[in-house]
Amino acid sequence: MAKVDTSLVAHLPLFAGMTPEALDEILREARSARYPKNSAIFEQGADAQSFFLLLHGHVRAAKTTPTGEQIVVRYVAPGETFGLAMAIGAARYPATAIAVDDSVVLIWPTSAWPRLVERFPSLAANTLQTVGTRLQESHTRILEMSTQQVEQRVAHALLRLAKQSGKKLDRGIEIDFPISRQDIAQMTGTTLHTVSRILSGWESQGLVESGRQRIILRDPHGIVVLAERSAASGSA
Amino acid sequence: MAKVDTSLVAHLPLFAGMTPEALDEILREARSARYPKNSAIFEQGADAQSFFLLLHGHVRAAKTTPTGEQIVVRYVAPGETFGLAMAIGAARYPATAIAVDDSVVLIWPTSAWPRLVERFPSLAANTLQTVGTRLQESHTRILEMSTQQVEQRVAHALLRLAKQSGKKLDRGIEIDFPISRQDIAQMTGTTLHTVSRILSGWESQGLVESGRQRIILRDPHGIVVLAERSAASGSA
DNA sequence: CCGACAGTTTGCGATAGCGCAAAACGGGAC
DNA sequence: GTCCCGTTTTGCGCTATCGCAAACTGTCGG
Repeated sequence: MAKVDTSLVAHLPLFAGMTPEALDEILREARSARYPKNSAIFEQGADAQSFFLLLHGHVRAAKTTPTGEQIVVRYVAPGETFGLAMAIGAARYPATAIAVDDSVVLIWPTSAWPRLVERFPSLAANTLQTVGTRLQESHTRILEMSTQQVEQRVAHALLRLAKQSGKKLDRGIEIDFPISRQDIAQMTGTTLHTVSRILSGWESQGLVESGRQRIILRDPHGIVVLAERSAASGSA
Repeated sequence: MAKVDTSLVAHLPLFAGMTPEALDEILREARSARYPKNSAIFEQGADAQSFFLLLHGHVRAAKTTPTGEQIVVRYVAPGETFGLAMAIGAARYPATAIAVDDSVVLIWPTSAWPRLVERFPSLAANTLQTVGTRLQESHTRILEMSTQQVEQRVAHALLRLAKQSGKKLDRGIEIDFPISRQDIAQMTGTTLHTVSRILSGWESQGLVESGRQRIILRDPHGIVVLAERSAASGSA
């Protein structure tokens, strides 16, 4: 098993407050793997045999209803963990994880978790922290879905993506992984048609530049304004 | 400070896997308090000075937007913790907690958390578990809001409340704390008007019996059917 | 260089649910 | 017993957004 370079991950919140030796010991239990673009890392409902830390690339976590509708739970950025079903006491993955770009991950067997936590209690504390943060974000999302209209929700979603995974260009901020209208719709509780209409509108106002699975915020501030107005007039 | 009877709380998931001595030591750090119906336990945005365990009563956690709209994050049932801002690394409460019935809580100072976690690591593990479960529930709620219509969402919400805090009556299952149309609207992302219309409809079909801040599910199974149909005809 | 296809755009009804307004109701306080 | 106030009910028009359908376009494979 290839040795993982500790220096690459030592600064991650997950490992906060750990000695190099502890970190080393934890990493020794992991293996790494590469998932090509558009491949599934795990499927909703499957046995949660592993948990993951994303090193490179981007991963989409999506939840599917019995009737086949999907929502995007979140996009995982490098340095974040995912597939932590066991931490919450679930035997099966509650969502599907797909690599949206060629991605590299560290993989631990779920079975190692109890031992690791016992040996390194701060692992549980750190994980609690991240899960708690996600819970808050979740609540914020519910609040938005309950109180804002679609255009504002899309604006917020894009701003969050830009903050999380934005690449600074001179023309604006580009979301640096492939994302479709459909994906955005599934993040905001609407349809790809509506998202398309909204982006078209923004494009003609010079707020964004968007193409096939690619979005550049040309005027982030303008979008912030859109996101924050509570209930105003329509678009041009 | 009144001594808390350990036997009352020993079985709670929060304290799973703890020795009586550990439990005792943890409880020694808590004080208890009583909040009358409709009083605030803490306000959104306030310094998170304490965290809580509900012993008796019911508490509503609600989040407010800058513009004043509210959503109900959850209803806390006896035995559950709330106000765990520190566990997720937040200095301020992200929501407001209101006692919807006369309630009794245990209160720990937030400052005690790091010490307790260090001394009793399973506290972190157990909390991680509950926070993780809440995260999942949150995702389920987002999924519902994205894919279902209002009537189904209300059906699901009531079924959940009934499961969590339902009192079995011969006429059906009563949600055993005061809850208004407005509250249900804020749980499901709709308006009190729409909730009222839906409940009126159900009442005339004999599915529920509802009054002022009081709801009885007379035909839980009928409501399950409503909740599960993916997209069908209207009501009578 | 060309075809095929996935992703996108756009038009055009249809409608679920909102928002406002007003009336009805029920329970408690005195 | 009566008054008052918070809650609930209901009517009615409005519109944001969906849903379907069709046309369009950029990309990739060959």
